[in-house]
Amino acid sequence: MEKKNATVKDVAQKAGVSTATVSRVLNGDKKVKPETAQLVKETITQLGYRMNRVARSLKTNKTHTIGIIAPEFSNEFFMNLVSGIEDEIKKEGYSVILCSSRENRDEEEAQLALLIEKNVDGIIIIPGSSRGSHFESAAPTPLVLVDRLTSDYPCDAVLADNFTGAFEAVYSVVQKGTRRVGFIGGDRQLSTARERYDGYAAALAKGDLPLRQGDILFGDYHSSSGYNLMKKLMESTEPPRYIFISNYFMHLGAAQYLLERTADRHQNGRERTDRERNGRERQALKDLHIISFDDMPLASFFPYSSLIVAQPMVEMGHRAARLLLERIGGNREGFPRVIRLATSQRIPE
Amino acid sequence: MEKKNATVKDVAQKAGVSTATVSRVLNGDKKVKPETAQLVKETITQLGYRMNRVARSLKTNKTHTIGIIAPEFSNEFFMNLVSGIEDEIKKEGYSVILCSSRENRDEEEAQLALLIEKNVDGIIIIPGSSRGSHFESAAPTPLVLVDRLTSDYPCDAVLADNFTGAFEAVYSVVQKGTRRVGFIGGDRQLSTARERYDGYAAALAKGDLPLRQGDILFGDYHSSSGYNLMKKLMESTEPPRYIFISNYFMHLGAAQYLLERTADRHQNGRERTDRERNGRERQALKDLHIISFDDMPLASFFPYSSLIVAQPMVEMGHRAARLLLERIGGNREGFPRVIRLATSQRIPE
DNA sequence: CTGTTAGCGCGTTCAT
DNA sequence: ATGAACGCGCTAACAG
Repeated sequence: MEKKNATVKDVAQKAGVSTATVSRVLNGDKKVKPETAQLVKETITQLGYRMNRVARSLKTNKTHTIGIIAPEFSNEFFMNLVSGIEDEIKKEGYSVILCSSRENRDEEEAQLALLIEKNVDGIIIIPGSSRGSHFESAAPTPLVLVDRLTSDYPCDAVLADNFTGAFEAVYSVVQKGTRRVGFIGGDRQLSTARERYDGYAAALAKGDLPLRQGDILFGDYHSSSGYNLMKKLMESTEPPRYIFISNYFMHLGAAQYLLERTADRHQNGRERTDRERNGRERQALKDLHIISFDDMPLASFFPYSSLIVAQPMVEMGHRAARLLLERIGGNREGFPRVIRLATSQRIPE
Repeated sequence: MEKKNATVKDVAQKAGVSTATVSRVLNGDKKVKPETAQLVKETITQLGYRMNRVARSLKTNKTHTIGIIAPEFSNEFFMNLVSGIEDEIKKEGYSVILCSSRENRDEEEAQLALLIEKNVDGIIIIPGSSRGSHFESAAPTPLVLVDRLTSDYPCDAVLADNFTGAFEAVYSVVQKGTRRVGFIGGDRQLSTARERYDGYAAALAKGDLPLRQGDILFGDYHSSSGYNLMKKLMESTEPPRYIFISNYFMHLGAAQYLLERTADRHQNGRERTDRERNGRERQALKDLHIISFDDMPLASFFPYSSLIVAQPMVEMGHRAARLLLERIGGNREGFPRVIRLATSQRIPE
C-alpha cells in the first residue's frame, strides 16, 4: 500500500493551525508569528510534506515552466542555445519542457498546442521552417524566437547578425585580393541561410566580383549536404580556392570529404588509394581556404579551416530567456523586439 | 483586457449539456450520442476552447510528463540519450522536463525534489556522481538511471556493457601481438570509467601483460583532460604506441593535442614550428594507434584513430523510456532491473 | 446516454 | 496574526 503524500491540510491538522497559515509559511509570508512558523516547519519535515505544484498552478495560473521547441536535440548548436536558456531561467525558479519539432511544421504546431494546454508561462521556439503563422495560437502566452526568424508573424526574437558575420568574413579575404570565393549554403527558406548568403553576395559585390553560378551551391545545413556540395565543388573544372561554408554541420560534412581526399591525413602507414584523385583536385587541395560559420570545439581543426565566424550561442540563449522573462512579467515594451547579437571571428591555429 | 480562456463549463453551457458530457467528449468516451458529441465538438471549436491540463492533472494525479536530469546539455552524448528517450515517450503522449545537474550532487537532488513537486509521472537520471542515496526521495515515483550506475541505492538502469566493450577492443590488439597499451580514462568515481578501466586491465591480464603505472592516466572525461593526459603520455620517455581513450570528449581533447603536434596536418603552406617537437615524440607519432570509446560523427576522423567502440546511445534512450513507461504503468517486475546493451566496434576509414 | 455532485491541493479573500 | 470558506478547471462516481 502506497502511503499518500501529506497535504497542506494534514500539516495544518497536525500542527493545530489552519491551512491558510501553512500556506503562508510555505510562501514566506511575513505576517506569521515566528513561533507558529517554526512549528509549521517542523511539522512539515516530520510529515515529509512535499508541496503539490500542480495544485498551486491551478490556483495561481502560473506553472513556472517554459516550453522550448527545437528542431532536434542531437544538435550541438541548438543545445548550446537551450543550455543558455536554462542557465538563465533556472535562476528565476523556472523549469523547461523541451519538445522536438523534427523540422516539421505540423509537429511544431502540435507541440505548441500541447505547451499551451500545459499552461506554460512562456515559450521559446527555434523555428523549423520559414513559416510561423501558427505562432499566433500561442497568444496571449509570450513567445520568443531564437536563431531563426519567420516572416509571416511578428515575434520577439533573438538572432545572430548573420549578414554582417558572413559579409565581414568574406570581405576580409576579398580585400586581400582573392578574386573568387565559393559558397556552400543551407536552404534559403531559413532566415539564417538567406542572411548568410546575402552577406556573402554583398561582400563579393563590394569587391566588384561577379557571382559565378557554378561556385554557389545550396543544400540543407546537414553534414551529408556539406559533404556532397564540397565534393561537387572540388570535382568541378576549376575549383575555387576560397570557400565559404554556411554552418557547422555542412562544414563537418565538407571536412569529412576533404579528409577522405587528403593524402597525408594520417601517418600510421596505411596504404593510400589514389584512384579517385586527379590532377585538378590535387592541385585544388594544395591551396584551399575555408571560411565557415559556427565555432564548435572542433571546427578549427577541420582541414583548411582558415577563418571561423562564431555565433554567441549561449549568450543568445541568455538573451532570449531574459526577454521571455520580461514578457512573462508583463512588460510589452517595444514589441516585437528583434535583438541581433554580433558574431566574432576566430582564426584557427 | 485579456479575454479569458473558455472552460469546460462554458462549453457545456453554450452547448446546453453538462460538463460531464463535455468531459466525456474530450476523453473520447464511447457512451455519448454521436449527435451530442458532434454538437460539443462544434462548440469547442467555436469557443476556441483549449483544455487546461493542469486542472486535469490535479484531478487525475497524472501529468503525462517525465523529468530527465542530465549533467549538462552541451554534450552530444547525453543529448543523444535524451533524444532517444523523447522519441519513445512522445509516442505515448508524454512530455519531457529537462533539468541540468551540472554534475553536482546537490543540484541533482534539488532538481529531483522539484520534479517530484511538479508531480511528474516518472524520472530518468543520468547520474552526475557515484552516489545515489538521494534517489530514494523520488519514491514512489518510478526512477530509471541511464548510462551510469550508482552503487548505494538500487535502481532500474539501462547501461552499455562498458567492461566488455573495453575488454574486447583492447584485447583485439593485444591478441595481435601488441605488448603495451596506454590508457587514458575518466574519474573512477563514475561507473563507466571504472568499468572501462576494468575491461582494459582484464584485457592486458589475459594477454599476460603487466599494468605499467606510467601508461595509465586518469582524468575527468572532459576534453581538456584528454588533451593534458595525451600530452603527458606523449612527452614521456617512451610513449606507448597503442592508447585506449575512455570517452569521446577525452578523445577529442587528445585529438586536438595530436593535431597541434602533427606536421602535415594542413597543406595550405603555413610555416611549421618545430621547436616543441623532439625526436622521441616524432618517433612516437610515427606509429600511433588509438582505440577509443563513443562513436560520434567525427571520431573516426581524429588522427590515428584505429578502432572505435560504439555505444548504442539512442537505443539506450529508447530502452530507458520503455522501462520507465512500464514502471509508470505499474509493472514492478524484476526490480531493480539492470539492462546492459552491447557495444559494437567500428574501424575508421 | 446524460446530469448532479463532490472533490483533487492549494492560495486567497474577508473576517476576527 | 490567524481561521473559515470558497473556487481554480477538470474528472469520476453515482443516479437516473
